Amino acid sequence: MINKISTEKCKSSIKALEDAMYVIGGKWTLRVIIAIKDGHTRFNDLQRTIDGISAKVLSGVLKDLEQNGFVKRKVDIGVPVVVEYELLPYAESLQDVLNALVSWGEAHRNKLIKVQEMSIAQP
Amino acid sequence: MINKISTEKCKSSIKALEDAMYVIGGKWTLRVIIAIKDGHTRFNDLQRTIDGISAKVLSGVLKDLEQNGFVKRKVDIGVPVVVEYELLPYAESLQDVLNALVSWGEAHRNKLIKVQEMSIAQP
DNA sequence: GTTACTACTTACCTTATGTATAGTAGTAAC
DNA sequence: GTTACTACTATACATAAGGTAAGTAGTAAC
Repeated sequence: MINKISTEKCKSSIKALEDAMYVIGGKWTLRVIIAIKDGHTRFNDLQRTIDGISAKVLSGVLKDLEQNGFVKRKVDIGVPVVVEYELLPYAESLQDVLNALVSWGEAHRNKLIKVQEMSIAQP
Repeated sequence: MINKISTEKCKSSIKALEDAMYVIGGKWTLRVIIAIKDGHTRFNDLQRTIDGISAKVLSGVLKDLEQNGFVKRKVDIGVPVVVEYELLPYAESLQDVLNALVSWGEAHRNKLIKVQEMSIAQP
């Protein structure tokens, strides 16, 4: 028997999750944030660091990140023009999410490797 | 100047993130887990709780969750046949991820509402 | 004069994901 | 006899995200 209170709480959790995933659930969004955090601030540098991302997609992700207040686009007029992307303080609010996802991802990968080893040892 | 160590660490973080998002980054995956956690164990109950999910998608998500060891499918033969989905212990390892995402989603929503209020107050 | 660097943009194509609608089968209430 | 419940499955269609490849513009090295 499900009571109404738990269901309401459940629905609001699901809504919050939706909001989060809408903003940071894209295939590349968090990868770009991690790379910028690591010190890769320029476009081509980011593209080289993030395996498999195309210029088009990177450009789109950076625009979204700017709109959502995670990143600032800084243009240094010179020869050649250099554009730098800086993380804004709001990006730090994602730290818990990033830590949780990265460490869960590592643990999950280790689990898969163990399962694989066991199936090789005892086929 | 980026040193090699930080870049390697960055790439491995990105890989871990990829692994995590591959398993739980689907649009509905975590929503279904939250709903089961909340006590909604039957198919139609889940479909009613998770707004907008179709039977086809729910069916597919439940199969994935079963394959990944998050959920157990329990069939009670009776009239009518009742199928119950139970969370397995491995699903608990997602607790940190869920907490982080839900609380970030709530905070983000509150931030958006504040920004909206300010733009109405001072147009 | 051809290649490479800076940082992208544009157009097109593919694929994954999701949506909508209907159908299956057995039972039972109205 | 029609509706509703159980839990799905099947089919067809729509959309949106992402992938591919080429182009732009200015400079500079070879």
